[in-house]
Amino acid sequence: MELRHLRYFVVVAQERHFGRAAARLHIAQPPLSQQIRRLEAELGVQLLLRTTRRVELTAAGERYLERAQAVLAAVEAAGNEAVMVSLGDAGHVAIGFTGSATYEVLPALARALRRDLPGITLDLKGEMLTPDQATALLEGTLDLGFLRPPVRESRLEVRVLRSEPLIAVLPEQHPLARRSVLRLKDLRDEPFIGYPSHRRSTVHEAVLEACDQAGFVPGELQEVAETSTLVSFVAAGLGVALVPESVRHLQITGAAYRPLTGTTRRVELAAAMLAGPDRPALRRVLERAEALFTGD
Amino acid sequence: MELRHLRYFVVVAQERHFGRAAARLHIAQPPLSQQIRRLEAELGVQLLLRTTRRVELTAAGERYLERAQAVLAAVEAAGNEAVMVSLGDAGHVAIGFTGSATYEVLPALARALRRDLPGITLDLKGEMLTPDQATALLEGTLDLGFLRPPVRESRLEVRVLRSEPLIAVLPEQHPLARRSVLRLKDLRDEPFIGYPSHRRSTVHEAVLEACDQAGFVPGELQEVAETSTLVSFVAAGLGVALVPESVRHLQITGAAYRPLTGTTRRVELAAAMLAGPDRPALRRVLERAEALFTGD
DNA sequence: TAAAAATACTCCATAGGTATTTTAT
DNA sequence: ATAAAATACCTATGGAGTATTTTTA
Repeated sequence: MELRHLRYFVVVAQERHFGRAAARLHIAQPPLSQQIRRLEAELGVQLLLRTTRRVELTAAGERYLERAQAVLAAVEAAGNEAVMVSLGDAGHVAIGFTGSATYEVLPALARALRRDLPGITLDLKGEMLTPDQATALLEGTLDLGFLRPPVRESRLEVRVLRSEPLIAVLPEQHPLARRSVLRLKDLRDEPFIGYPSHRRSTVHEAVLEACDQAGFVPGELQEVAETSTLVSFVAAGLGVALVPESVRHLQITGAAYRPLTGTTRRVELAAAMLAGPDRPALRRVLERAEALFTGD
Repeated sequence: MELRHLRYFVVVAQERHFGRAAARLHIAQPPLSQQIRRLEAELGVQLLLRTTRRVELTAAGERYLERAQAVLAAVEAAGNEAVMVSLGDAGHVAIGFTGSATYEVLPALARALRRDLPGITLDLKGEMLTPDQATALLEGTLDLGFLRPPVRESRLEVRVLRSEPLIAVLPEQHPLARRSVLRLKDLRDEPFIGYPSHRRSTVHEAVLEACDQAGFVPGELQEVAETSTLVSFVAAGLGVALVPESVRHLQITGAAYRPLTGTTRRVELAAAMLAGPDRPALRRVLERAEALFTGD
């Protein structure tokens, strides 16, 4: 059976007249009759009741008409969708991100995409550290990662979106919170809260470097896995922390953010994907992300 | 475009190899390559990435594969369903019924159909009087009616399913309710509750005839539209009523049913449909109903 | 008897086959 | 060097056209 049979049947069912249907299909009446008969023979079901005066649908024909129309519409839609996918106007992108991307970059991107590319759906795979994202990207589990360079993996295409300074988070009640700007070395005797050191966290290393630059090594390092936990711990008065500036957008009662002097260390946020041409939706998302974040 | 293109594409996508796909399709490799290229040209989208070493799907191809498989399955299903409909194993039947069919005939039929013909769905159009059902059947609003003969409409095919005596309903507290069997003439001075007389209700006429046979005319006739209302009114002590025996299955606290002597008047329950051959599901439902109800 | 579907046949477009070339690893 | 897809060309199936017959309201 072929789509031709469905197309012909639908028109005959609509016109209830072989002659008119044939005219609409730009073919002669006899071949139309033949094709319909062939369809009925193949299905083993009579779809039409014909007399020379009128053509009617059988109950089976009635149902088959609905189905046939649905199939033809689906074929059409499939073609259109394929074009959309090839242009990057439709598709699915699995995204991984570091904790600090959660609070500004992702929401802004999701909003922009919903507005400009509504055919693209995002699958947010959740907070993942840079090396885990690199692995997932290579495996194909992830299409796009928002991570913190450096990435030691040449097969990945990495584009830096922005560079941000580190800022301090400290309890609102803390005496140092009264100042609007802090010198990093003022924090030298505070207990620190940070990301796990055994996983290779870029921010963790940046924090150590910054402290080194300010002439001290942070003591009493409490380690937490997620950014929201980290800020909550600070709010609870368990210590202070250094985080990338964009974490500011995570407002938690009892925690105060303050700019820092005394270190030039910055951290970069980058988008990474597997090199290779055929991911149009992914390209579009990446383009949109670059436009959004490298612009300012 | 034709289903052939979809079928070929699906196999190539599965095999990721034109040669093997061609073998599975029992055609040679060159025409297969041609058909796939034609498909891509018609869609305006590249679906496959071919090198001489391997065939891969593009993102658009990936999506098109899913859609194509769905379409092919739908075409298959449409054919099967058409056969089912033609055999009466699938379909839809709109059913009308009189109040007194609601409490025994319909539930039993619905149960039997669910078990034996699960492909058939019933659309229960609700309680309708016999003449309204006849009109609806002729209009095509209804496929099958459970009604009380006579039906004065020759285009309808009517089959009597059962004949039942009239029984009395009276308030449980009523002195006559103490007897297990009533003589109809004992009810001569009671207020009666019955179906509307202005609509041509068969039961209404049967009640009048029965009373006539017992030598009286019921006085103080309170009219209600639905059987459940009627029995509730009786339960509330507003009067007595005569109803077909099967209404017994409608148990309402405060109402008692009692067999009657003193009249031979019975009422029939029949199934009615528009004569004409092509309603297989309807035929099957009717057959099932006859087997269920004329058997006992 | 007239309108419309079915039948009989003819033709040609194109799906499919065969032989060969091109290409990428 | 080789496996596999693409190209070139040929064949033949079957879709579509024309002429005619059959059917039924």
